Amino acid sequence: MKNIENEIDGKELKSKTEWFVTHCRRAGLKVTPQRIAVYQELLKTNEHPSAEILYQKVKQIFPSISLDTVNRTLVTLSEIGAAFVVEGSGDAKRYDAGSDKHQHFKCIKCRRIIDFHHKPFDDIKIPAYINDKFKVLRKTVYIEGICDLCDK
Amino acid sequence: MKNIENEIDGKELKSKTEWFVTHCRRAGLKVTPQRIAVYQELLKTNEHPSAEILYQKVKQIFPSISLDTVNRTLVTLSEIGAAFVVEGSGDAKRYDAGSDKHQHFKCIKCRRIIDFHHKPFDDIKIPAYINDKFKVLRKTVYIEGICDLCDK
DNA sequence: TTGGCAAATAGGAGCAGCTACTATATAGTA
DNA sequence: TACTATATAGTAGCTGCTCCTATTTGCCAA
Repeated sequence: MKNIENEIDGKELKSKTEWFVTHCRRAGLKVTPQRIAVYQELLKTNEHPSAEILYQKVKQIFPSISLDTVNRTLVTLSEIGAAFVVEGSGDAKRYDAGSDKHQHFKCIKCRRIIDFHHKPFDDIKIPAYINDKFKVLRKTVYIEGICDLCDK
Repeated sequence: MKNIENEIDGKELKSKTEWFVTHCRRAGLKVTPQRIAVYQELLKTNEHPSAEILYQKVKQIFPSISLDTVNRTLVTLSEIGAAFVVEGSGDAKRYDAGSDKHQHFKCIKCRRIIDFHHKPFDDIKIPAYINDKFKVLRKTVYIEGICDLCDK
């Protein structure tokens, strides 16, 4: 298996940035150069960077930016759906005995995790090249969005 | 949508505990009352508890247990597949612009996140009761297991 | 059953990463 | 251009996990 390609060309970077700017305005957020820089660095990489890594990159453009700003920006971006926290990273670990079949919906605003069970999701077929290379212990469908309580 | 039911009866608790005990022995792990208590508390709940929450519960049985033991136990359980981390990692958050279609495989040992792209996973149908109640922004298939480098 | 030892535990210290706070600066608007 | 609400930089503090050490305990062998 090879890594998927995610190199972004100038044209796509520009169009996504334009989408981002209008999306910010619509959400009542100010469009600051720091926000754009963080967003663009995130677009340019394929490696699920941490706030720290992004901070290092953005710092080359804005030497005075603080790590806190990067963190706050990332939280803001994930609240408007312009960025996502890769599942299973950050915050306190949450455990599960893993016995019962169920899937998770996670609200990106309140971070609530809501269980649901949709039978077809239990029988998802894993591609052979994954099974050949890795020992699969768990597979699940993971849905993110905004829950009923937050969407008002 | 109602929460799925996960209340466990005494008989099931007992049989799962027996499985756990033999599973520990096979893995060369000592069967300590603390381990059993943590595992059973995890079986009894439906709420994806954090280490802290489990610690509070187990403490009612073993007042002298330490949070560190609960944490270590959970790591151990997840290494033998008796528990799973459903959310969070305790490490730094990892971000993704969420634009390109891809799925993640996460190694539970080295925590590496490996991207892959399996076209059928892009077209997963979300059940209507999810779409009706929540605003879905992202859906993905998430696979966990042991990667080629760690499985030696 | 008992003794010995490797493994596990309790408790505390330490560390990483996120979050809250305050003064200053800046984007958006009239 | 001036005003105001929002964002930023810098720092301090908090949370949650991990490391360390001394002590205890499960498990095997005699």
